[in-house]
Amino acid sequence: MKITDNLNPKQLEAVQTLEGPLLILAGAGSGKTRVLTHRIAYLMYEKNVYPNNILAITFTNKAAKEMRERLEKLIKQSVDNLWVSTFHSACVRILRREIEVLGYTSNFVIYDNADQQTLIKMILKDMNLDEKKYTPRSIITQISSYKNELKSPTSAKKTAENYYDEVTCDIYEKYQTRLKENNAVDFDDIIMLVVLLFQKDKEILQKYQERFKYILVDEYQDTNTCQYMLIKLLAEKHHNLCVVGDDDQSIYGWRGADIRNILNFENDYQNTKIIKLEQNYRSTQTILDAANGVISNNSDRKSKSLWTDQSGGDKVYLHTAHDELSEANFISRKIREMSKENSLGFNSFAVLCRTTVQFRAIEDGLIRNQIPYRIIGGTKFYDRKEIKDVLAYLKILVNPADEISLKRVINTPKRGIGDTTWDHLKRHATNKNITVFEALNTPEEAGVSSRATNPIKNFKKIMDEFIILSKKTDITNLTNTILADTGYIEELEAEKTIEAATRVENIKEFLSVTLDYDTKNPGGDLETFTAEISLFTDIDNYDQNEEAISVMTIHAAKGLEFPTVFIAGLEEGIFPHIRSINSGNNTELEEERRLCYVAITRAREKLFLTNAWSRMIFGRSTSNAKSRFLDELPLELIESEARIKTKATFTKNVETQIVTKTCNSSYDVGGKVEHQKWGIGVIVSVKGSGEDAELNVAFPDLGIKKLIAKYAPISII
DNA sequence: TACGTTGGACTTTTT
DNA sequence: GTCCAACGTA
Repeated sequence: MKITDNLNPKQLEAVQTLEGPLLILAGAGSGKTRVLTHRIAYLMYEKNVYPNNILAITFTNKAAKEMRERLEKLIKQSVDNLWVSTFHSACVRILRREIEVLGYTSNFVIYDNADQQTLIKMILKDMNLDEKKYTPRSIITQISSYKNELKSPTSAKKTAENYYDEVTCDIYEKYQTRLKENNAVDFDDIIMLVVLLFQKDKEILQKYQERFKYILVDEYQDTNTCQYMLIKLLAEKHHNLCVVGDDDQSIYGWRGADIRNILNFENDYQNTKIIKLEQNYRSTQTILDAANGVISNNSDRKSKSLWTDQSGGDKVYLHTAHDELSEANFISRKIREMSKENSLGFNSFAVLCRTTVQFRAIEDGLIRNQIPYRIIGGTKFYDRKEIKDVLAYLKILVNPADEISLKRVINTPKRGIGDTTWDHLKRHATNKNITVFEALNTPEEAGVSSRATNPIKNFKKIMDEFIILSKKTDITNLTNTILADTGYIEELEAEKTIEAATRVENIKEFLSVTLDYDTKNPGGDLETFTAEISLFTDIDNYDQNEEAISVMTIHAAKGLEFPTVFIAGLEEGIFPHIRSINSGNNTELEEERRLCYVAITRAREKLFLTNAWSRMIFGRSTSNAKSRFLDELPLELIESEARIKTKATFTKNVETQIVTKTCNSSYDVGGKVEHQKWGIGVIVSVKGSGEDAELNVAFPDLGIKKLIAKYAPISII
């Protein structure tokens, strides 16, 4: 069998066009991974390109793993020196070798979101800034987008438009300094630093340019400026760059992904060849029509129309439930019914949600109906407190300069080393220009209370022992020793609560991860292990063959497919998300629409859409209008039970309304407002004032709606 | 220093 | 409804 067998003409062309820039516009389900793997095989076997001259980049480890597996299956052997990896892990590999040029050392650690947050909080405290005004979360987002745009603190400050931005840039500068002092990098640094490295040291750049003669990038529509630049630098020499993507599936704009990277590819690279893959092998015609119906409402797309030879198919089923619990119930019952009738495995079903908060209700319903499920996303395994604690211990052993991890575990389990003591140690370390870890050697000099000196010395002593041990034993043994010698497990077991028992269970699971790593990488080092863990996500572990239904966010579902898909919460405010409606700009709404397109195209045969009349948000019941995306679906594709809005549903709610006192706001009880969609209504209660006011407004025939003055499209009459 | 209580603020999506 | 920071108490 030849490598090029079983490819359609377009796919074949994409596989055989090897020299020069190539843009493959691959619609959902058009055999994109197939093309990429065949292309790599073709390079190796038909053109005798060495595997180490090829670089294939994906966004998730799962995609990388899958690509490698499919390639090895195709060529019936394993390839070692071929780089198939994510942006992040490829860049970590490069940094491990070259980072010293930038003044870090090669044992750097990676800070995740929570670590970033801790560091930002420390800096805010140092700078005497109010956490309420400068929320760590928004600061981090801002810094992240600066980095994604390759802006240094100095260059960012030049574009600052107001005082707040200027302060943010100051924080950014301090943050970057502290990271370097801790010999740590955050997720964005991983890629940005490689770009800076390449720009600084042409020799290093040339080395990698020379090595990677053929570059392939998957999901190109999701690249940000920084990733774009990285690829541009690498491909500058040979121009053999093949990017695959679908502008309709660009859903990471909020993370800095710039859809223009794919839209302008042909202008960026001269003599670009464009190949469109439009035949869909996944879904029925009905599902494709539904998806096209929605996405056609977006402007600024590359024209493309998916087609399939699987005509017809079941209609899209729409169900409106009373609230989120009955929505979950409907989904669960339907799954039970269908799996029984058609003897389908539970892994044929997926429930997709816009946000993770929706998971709780869905989970409830599935448990009540005894349906095996697993949740992908939400609180991640590696985000759990106990796992982060253990990892923090390991990270200090790799890199004792890592202050964030040190602060995390210095008093976990409790040893009587509190915040005051920490402050003393930190001040002393700063004065003497040493790390806090080193300062632990001389607590007396640091001026800590006499009560704390012994605990500090004991702590330092076991940590030093762990460092020695880490050099001569495997990670499982090391972790076990840490858990025992620090008394961590003991403290948990003494608690005798269900919660503590779960934590112990989680730690055991972590130990099975370390064991797996030790077995697969004999003599493997701690640095690599901790870095790999940091870059690992829930979805990477995902096994689609497991007998359970999948509950996940639409973002997590990208790249996956299921025979039956449920999309829950199709309501204005949920999907599209309130923030995109609120932002008032069309860009964000279009991204929501693309998200909807991605969700729909996950389905192979059956698609169910659900929403609810009322839903608990923020601990209070809210009614949302049905999602605008439902109106965009061609009517003839939809099947739904006839449901009439009864007045009873709403009058029942009226009794529970409490009229609060009228504030001096312009919204008064008894007053009238006009709503863009629902017409004129009477205010029955007001809570708060001004734009923050929460109103209950009665609309004729619609009942009482809860509205937030600032978000709702209303005006006072 | 540790711990329990309380009041306030917030919830998009992730490598 | 939940998480976190701040505060007061042991």
